[in-house]
Amino acid sequence: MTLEEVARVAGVSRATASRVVNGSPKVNPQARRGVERAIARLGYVPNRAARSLVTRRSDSIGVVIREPTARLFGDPYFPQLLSGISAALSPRGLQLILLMPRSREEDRRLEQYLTAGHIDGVLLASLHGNDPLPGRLDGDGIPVVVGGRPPEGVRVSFVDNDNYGGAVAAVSHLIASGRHTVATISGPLDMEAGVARLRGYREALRSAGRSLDPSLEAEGEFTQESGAQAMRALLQRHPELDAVFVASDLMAAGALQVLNAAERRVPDDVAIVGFDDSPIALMTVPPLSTVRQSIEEMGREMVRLLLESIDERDRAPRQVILVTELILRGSCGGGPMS
Amino acid sequence: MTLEEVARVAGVSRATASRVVNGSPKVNPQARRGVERAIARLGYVPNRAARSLVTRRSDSIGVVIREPTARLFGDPYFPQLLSGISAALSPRGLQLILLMPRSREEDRRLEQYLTAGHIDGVLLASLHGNDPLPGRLDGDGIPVVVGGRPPEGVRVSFVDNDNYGGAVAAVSHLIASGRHTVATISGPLDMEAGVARLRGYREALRSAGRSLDPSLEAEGEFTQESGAQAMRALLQRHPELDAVFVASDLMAAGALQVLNAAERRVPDDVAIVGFDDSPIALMTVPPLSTVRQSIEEMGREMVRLLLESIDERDRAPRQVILVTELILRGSCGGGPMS
DNA sequence: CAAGGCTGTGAGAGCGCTCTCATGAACGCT
DNA sequence: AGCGTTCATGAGAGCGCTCTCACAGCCTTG
Repeated sequence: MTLEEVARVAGVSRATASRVVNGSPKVNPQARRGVERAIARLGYVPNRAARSLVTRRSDSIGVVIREPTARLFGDPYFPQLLSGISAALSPRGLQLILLMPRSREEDRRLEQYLTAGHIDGVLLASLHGNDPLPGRLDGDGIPVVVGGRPPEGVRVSFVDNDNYGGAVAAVSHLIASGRHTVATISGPLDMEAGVARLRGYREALRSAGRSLDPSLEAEGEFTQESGAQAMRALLQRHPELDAVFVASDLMAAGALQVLNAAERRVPDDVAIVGFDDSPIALMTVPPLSTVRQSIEEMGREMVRLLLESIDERDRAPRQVILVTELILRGSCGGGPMS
Repeated sequence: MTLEEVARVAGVSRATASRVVNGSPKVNPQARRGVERAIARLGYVPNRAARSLVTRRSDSIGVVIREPTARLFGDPYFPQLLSGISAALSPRGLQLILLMPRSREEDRRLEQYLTAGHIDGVLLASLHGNDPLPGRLDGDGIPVVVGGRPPEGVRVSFVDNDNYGGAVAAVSHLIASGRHTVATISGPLDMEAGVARLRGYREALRSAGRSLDPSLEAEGEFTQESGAQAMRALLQRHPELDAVFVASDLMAAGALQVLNAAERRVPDDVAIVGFDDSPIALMTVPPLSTVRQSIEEMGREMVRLLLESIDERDRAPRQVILVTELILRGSCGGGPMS
């Protein structure tokens, strides 16, 4: 089934048929109808490869997920993100090419692949530390949007949640509800999300006139096990603590188990607030108070920015910060207990 | 950067350069080296579209995920599956195109897309009921592999876990450890995985000489909330039950909450065994005994079968059944309690 | 030494599409 | 009536690649 045949059936030239397919306005309505009928009758679908070859666009965008497996599996973050991305891509007829490099070697091949022009743009999620990828892609003139924050000094578009604001809200709530010793389990400090939530924690304490105590801060890795470990450390250093702000629900689930094992009642003895509002938050006993962020929304927004920078090549990088919302449940007192 | 330039730099014809790129054996070692050097120097990467146009292969395979969002997010099933698929695809240089249709309309477009030859093969995951898609794709001569089971009567390759065997093992264990009234929360009965696990439950009871009681069976939908609901129903119908086999960990988490709320101690009053060995199983208190299956392995195996049927067009459909393993933890007594 | 067989190579066609450019028809204007 | 202008259309080039085919050079064989 080629355009040629469609054109023949419709009694027009290939060029006119092409114009109809691509929605050019300069086509006689009658000719247009003829071509449309032929397309429908023959079940014609354009050959992407041929089109790509001449337009130099691939109509597909790459989604790169750089994350060790542990987090990838424990947390519904990625399915949600992919779902949002897919939803935004699909009405535009763009393909979602999923890339999950799992070794140095694959990383190398990934970069080569992305810069070879097989792809119109790239979405990057969950960057760590000083990942050189966004900078390099941008340098090669490939449209990039980062979910979360790009490394310092790299000026590319990104979409992020208001991690800082969410953390401030959570910790302020703990303070306002009368807790005296508020600890935190932070995310990995090589990730912007980890750092921002920790900054929010500190700011909330500071603005409430509390003094900061570094020994009340423990770093986790966004995994359940690391949350449990951090909780054990905090409990040992500060047996008197009566509240913890945990930078992810998954880590909070780990912390909750440790508190349970240590026979601290939640929320009576220790209040706990997580972050993400992932389904996990409803799975714990008691259910977790948490900071809600919409990861699907983030995915959609990333696509929007990417399409903009594909269409308008040298526009300045943009950034979108999505609001977060404190959700109160049983784990910090006051909310429903199941 | 085109093959033409590479050829010129290496002092050979485009044809020879192409032979080197594609690993044809009939090339003089010296010419080969020259071309390879030129490729390295120029950073040449073949243009996929041009290649596709002539070979009539796209070197990409579609992964279709047909699942309502609830399950998609609660459960690490899909990230694991994608990870396995991606791992198996990447050394072959094949693209993973992710497709998540979310409406009738998108479903229609999906089918058109898949049959238009944009894709060398299709992987289908998580089919429900009598999904016509696998049969139709197969009818159109498109290589297909299903994760789980294809609908009855559709003869396509598939990879499945030994759902039946796993269920038998789990329930047999509950019986052997002295439980008297063993109930089950099954998966949705429009999915083969749901049905097979229920059959396993029944078979284990039967072969232990127990009688079957339909009121000990409640159907869930593989979501946490449906598990909780089913547990409530079971508890009402059979307050005396002392064991439950739940067809997924996520549902088991829901059931556990209900047991908790009903003040039944687990495992003392009620033993519970889940299915999947998802990270959720370690998140509950006590941790869940469960039936382990390797979803990543399933993904890899699906790719293997798909590549086989792409390479050898009219081979008979194949099936692979992956073994499952009973993992004992705190929730059914005997295992570790945390 | 001729005949035949390999082997490595290059010329060239052609995959299905888009897009530029030329053309001719229809129109409004002086 | 003659002119420029607009508009719809078709011819044809060319995107970068693979693959068939022909052929030159060499080796084997009787």
